[in-house]
Amino acid sequence: MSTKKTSPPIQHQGAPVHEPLPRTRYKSGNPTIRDVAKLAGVAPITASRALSTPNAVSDLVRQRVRDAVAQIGYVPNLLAGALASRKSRLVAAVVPDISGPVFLETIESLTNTLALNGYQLMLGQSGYENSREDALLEAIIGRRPDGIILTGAMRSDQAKHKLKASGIPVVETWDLTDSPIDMLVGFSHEQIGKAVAQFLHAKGRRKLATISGNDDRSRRRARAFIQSAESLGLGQTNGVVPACYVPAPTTLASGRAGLRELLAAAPDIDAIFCSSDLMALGVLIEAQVRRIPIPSDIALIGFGDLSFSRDLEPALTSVRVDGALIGRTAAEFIVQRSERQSVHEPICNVGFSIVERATT
Amino acid sequence: MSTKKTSPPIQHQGAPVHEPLPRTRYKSGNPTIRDVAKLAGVAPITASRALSTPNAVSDLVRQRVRDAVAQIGYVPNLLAGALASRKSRLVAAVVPDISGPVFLETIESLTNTLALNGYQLMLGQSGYENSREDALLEAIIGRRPDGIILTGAMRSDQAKHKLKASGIPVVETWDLTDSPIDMLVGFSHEQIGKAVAQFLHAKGRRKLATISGNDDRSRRRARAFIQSAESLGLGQTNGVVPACYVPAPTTLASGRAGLRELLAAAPDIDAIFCSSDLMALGVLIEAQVRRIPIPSDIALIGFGDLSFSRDLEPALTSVRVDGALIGRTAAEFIVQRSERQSVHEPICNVGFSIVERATT
DNA sequence: ATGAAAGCGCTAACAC
DNA sequence: GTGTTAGCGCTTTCAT
Repeated sequence: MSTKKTSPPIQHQGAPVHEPLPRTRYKSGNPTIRDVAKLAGVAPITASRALSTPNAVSDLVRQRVRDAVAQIGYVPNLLAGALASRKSRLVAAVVPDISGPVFLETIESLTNTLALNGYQLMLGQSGYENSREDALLEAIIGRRPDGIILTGAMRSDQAKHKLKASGIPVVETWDLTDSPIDMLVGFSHEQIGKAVAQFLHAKGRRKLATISGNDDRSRRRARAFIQSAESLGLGQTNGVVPACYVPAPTTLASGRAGLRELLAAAPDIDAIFCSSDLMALGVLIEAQVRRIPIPSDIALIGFGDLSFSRDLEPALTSVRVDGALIGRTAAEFIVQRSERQSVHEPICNVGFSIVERATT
Repeated sequence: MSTKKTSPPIQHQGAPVHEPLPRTRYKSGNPTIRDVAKLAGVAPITASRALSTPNAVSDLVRQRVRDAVAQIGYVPNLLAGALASRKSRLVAAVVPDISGPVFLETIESLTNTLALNGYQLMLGQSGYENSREDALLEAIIGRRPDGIILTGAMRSDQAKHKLKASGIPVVETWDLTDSPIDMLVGFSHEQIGKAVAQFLHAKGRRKLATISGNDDRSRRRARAFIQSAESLGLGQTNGVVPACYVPAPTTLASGRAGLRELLAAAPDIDAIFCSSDLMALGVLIEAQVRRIPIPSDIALIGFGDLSFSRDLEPALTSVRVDGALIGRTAAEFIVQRSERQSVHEPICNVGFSIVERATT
């Protein structure tokens, strides 16, 4: 017969095996690094090292720990690790609204770049109003992310202050501001507006107009566009460049409606700058219905260079911003900062380009 | 004179006030609940209660704690809270690819519904291959989310097993499977394929065809569509329904190419079922270029009912699935489960509808 | 209604 | 290279 019984067998080792007796309190039930260590016959910290810094332990230990992990299906509790090490490997991204397809490319490359470095993305939607900003920020900061990436939200001063006070690295994206909270990856909306006006002028257009979303950044592009155009004398006979503002997020329908509105007010326009490609598609469709030939009667240029724009008929000219580059750069900024390397030049202007196609 | 000096005053209470002397190790610097408690003149646990269960403390204490919080700008460390309470208030969502606009609506309503209940969303991209699934899963489970929401990824058995073993509530979405891991919010892709074939038949179409993404679910819709159509005798003279498979994610360009391919193989088709609205738009454009009138020569029906589809010219008929409802329901399932209420009926078929517009 | 003690599961800081 | 100890900041348990 053996000692195998249901009651605990007498132990030969020096240390008593009983848990400090009446101490079973609250446990989750999942295996912990202690279980792994016990099974591998090492101290918990050694097991920890075998997993996080494999080079710091002997080959033998490393292998035994790995076996133990596999055997009991151990998955490290990163919450506990984060608490102890003050590195959560979590990065938060805040977007006004995910369904505006503009930021998708950025979020996608952000997620991927972060994943490559062992970080995870937390997503927050701020909406286009400021109301939820504060609660959202609290929820984010409370999770002690290693970085926060903003895409044009967070306009309130209180929010800015909270962010600064938190000490968490912040990257503002899709814009260049004069007083960044911390780091910056973006481009100038003003320069885009100006460049588009000049581009259309160079193409021989003389009666410009614009349809723009009413969010802050679209408006700034529109304003710069209008100013440049007016100073080049590309407005109506009264000097004014007609503009139609529609609610953000912009849609195909707002593009169609925008064209109707512009034509009603100024039938002789010969070029339109849309603040999104989706709206430009709307203009294209409305023009086709009204048998207004594009680009011969009206030239058209969008913003965002969505993936489908090149395949429209006629193919759409658009302002291209490299959203994936923005995401990648922002992620790299955070990763660098969080590995305690200071970021060399934490301001990055990714610029933009005008992709000329058939609509101009 | 008072006892106020820089050296610690002699205390009248029984307990010694000195920290167990030489014990300053590693701290984060952020204010903690201890700081709040000290300032409010209560024990840490009381401060904690004042914030998490305000009704459990007196009005006076509640107010003093709130003042203290505001004064020092305290933001609770949710990581620590999660570790202690085993509730992270974090929910993970896994999508194959965020830029496929189909899931956007779901993610958006997911994020919002979760936020309303004090939860935060973690996003993971699995890609359309299985390679990253495992690492992603480990990163997710390690954070001990209160729930995991899957949108059609996680096909490997190992992944399924890991999920089950973790004990974390799981909601699979955008599909109905026979052997769900846990909870389910979706609809039948097979029924859609069948319904579309019958719909086109009822519209008098007799030569059906399809352009489909090559991902699992699009293929299942296509297969059911083809089977139904063939059994209704709606194929070519040899009985076969022509099908063109393109790589996921589908694009406008693949729609254009798909139409060309179909016409080359079977010039007499009179209806096409596209596995995405974006592809259907591509077909629309290609048809327009080739002066094939839609719907008179070819009827067209898409899938997803994207927001722009109703505003196309002609307006696109599409299979509508309520993505927002899926997101909301999934979020509610998780929230209910995590508040220890068991979910009444953890399988939800949200169904679908065919939104008939001008292209049919 | 409030508090003291004891962890949640992990890793940083020191030994040896 | 490995182990010991003491927390990270919070909440649970139990007592008053």
